[in-house]
Amino acid sequence: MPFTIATWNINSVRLRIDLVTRFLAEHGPDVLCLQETKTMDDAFPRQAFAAAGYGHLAIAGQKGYHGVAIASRRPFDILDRPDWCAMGDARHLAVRFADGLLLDNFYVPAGGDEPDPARNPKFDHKLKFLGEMAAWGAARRATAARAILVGDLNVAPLEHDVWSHKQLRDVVSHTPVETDLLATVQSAQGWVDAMRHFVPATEKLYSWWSYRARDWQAADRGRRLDHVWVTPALTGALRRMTVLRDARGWDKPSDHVPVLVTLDL
DNA sequence: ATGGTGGGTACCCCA
Repeated sequence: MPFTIATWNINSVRLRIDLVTRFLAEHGPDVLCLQETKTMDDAFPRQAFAAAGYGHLAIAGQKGYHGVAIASRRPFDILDRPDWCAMGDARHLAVRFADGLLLDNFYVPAGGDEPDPARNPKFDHKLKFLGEMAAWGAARRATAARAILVGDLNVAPLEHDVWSHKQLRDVVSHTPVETDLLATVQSAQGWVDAMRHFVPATEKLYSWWSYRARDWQAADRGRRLDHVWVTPALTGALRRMTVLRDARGWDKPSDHVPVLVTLDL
């Protein structure tokens, strides 16, 4: 049975609820994982999701910043909403579907501008967060043969996950310390990069384009900050992957676009 | 080399 999962950093779910419902109507994923909802739980637009057929919701919001949510056509149990780095941030939800499939939705700290943990506390936080993820991954491995991890991981790990490997080597999101750490997180639990399963590492692949470009499309200076990982037991079930680049050109867009992966489960 | 554009919130944080 086909199962489509989507991940999207929405940059305010309230402001862009019409883009969300358009996306759900046009692409109809089974599950949509959102990051940067920027909305308290009591102000989350539940009704719009229910009306679109997504009556099962997991919400972890906070005032003004961060926030993740999972909207699903299928029921699930909420497993966990961890407090990473003891910051009190809403950055992760873990759920389990009836067939035992685990799903993690992450929003990793962006890390500020300066890639020096001694001078920039936000970068220090990002490195500590990724370090905790690696330790968590190792512990998780034994319990979850079938699992999917998605989210805005705020790291573009491969050379062709950025428009210029050379020019972004010292730019937060693509520094060696971050890409090495993300590789450690990935290998700690044996995650498979589902996007790169479909697109060779030699081809450019982005999911984010800055708001600050004069013409994002012409410049095409993107980065792949959003990810879909699956456990090895699921690699044989991978069928399709779409980066919905068109969504960057919608009216009042997020700077991230949805990434969809379809598996035959 | 710099500053560019967007969020939320409350006069400044963050991406």
